[in-house]
Amino acid sequence: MLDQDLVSQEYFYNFLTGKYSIAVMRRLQRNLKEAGLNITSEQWSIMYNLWVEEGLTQQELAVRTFRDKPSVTRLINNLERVNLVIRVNDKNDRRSNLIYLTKIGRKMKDEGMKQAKNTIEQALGGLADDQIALSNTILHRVLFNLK
Amino acid sequence: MLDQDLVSQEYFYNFLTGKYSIAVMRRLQRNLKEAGLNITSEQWSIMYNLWVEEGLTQQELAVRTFRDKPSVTRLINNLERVNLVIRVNDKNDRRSNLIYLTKIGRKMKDEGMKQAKNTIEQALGGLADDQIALSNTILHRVLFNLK
DNA sequence: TAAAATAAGTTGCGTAAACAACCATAACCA
DNA sequence: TGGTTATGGTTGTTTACGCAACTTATTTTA
Repeated sequence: MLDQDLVSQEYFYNFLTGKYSIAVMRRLQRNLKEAGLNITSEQWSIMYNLWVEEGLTQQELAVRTFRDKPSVTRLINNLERVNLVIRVNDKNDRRSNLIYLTKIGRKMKDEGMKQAKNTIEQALGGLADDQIALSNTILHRVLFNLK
Repeated sequence: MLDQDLVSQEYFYNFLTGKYSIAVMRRLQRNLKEAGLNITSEQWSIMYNLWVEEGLTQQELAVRTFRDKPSVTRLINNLERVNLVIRVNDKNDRRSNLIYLTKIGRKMKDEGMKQAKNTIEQALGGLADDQIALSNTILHRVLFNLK
């Protein structure tokens, strides 16, 4: 059981409202746009995972981004339409699509990661390194608790 | 300038993808539903602010929830349609609508806050009080930085 | 005090979300 | 091996978001 006073603090309720993630994702969006990258922050989250590892299934992308399957289907639809990724039907399991980057998609990696790093630095500016490190622990735990 | 290693950690990029807020808001949504409250987590964020203080303008609600004006317009539309809030045109400034809770909306407060508290406790379970307190600092700073 | 600037709210458009229902393929197992 | 179950993906519906353009009302200022 958590301390009553801590839980009743206003900012926790603001966390439930999505206030912080709205702020961060809006900034990412803006930074991407200013850098000439014409993708949404949600599309970025798919691209990021493919920059880390190509050939993921939609199911795997859903797990890694914490989105549901229909959301991933439509994000891939939109990314495919603008020629950033392609679906390749898996020969070994014909239910699955393996998602690969196109040349254009791969070329986008450097600038895409740069703007992500930019956004993080803007968000965390003024915080001490040990504070930042601790937030690692906290967010990990939150995800573990809610999974 | 932030420490290179910290910034390059995977979990920071996951923060940009909205992973954590998706997890939290999904859990809030589920808790509300299980408690018989038929509102979305976004609608909850408006209700929460009205439970704290009634008679806010849409503009003020936009600031407090970090959403844009059109989003608030439509959230209020939907909440008004199910009789949880009403718009009252401000006599002193006819541009503004003052948003008030209906009786039903007011009656929802106890259960709505209970489920929010529930969600927070589920999310933060297993974390030490001082860790929780520090996350206060961090999130405050993030919001300040991005405002 | 009239014209310009600002502020509050709405509408249009494209994108994204959750949930449920659905189809196709693969795995299980009796 | 044939029927059941599980898995990967898609489609439909309602709700929500971001941005830009717009209307109406208020404030500024020249």
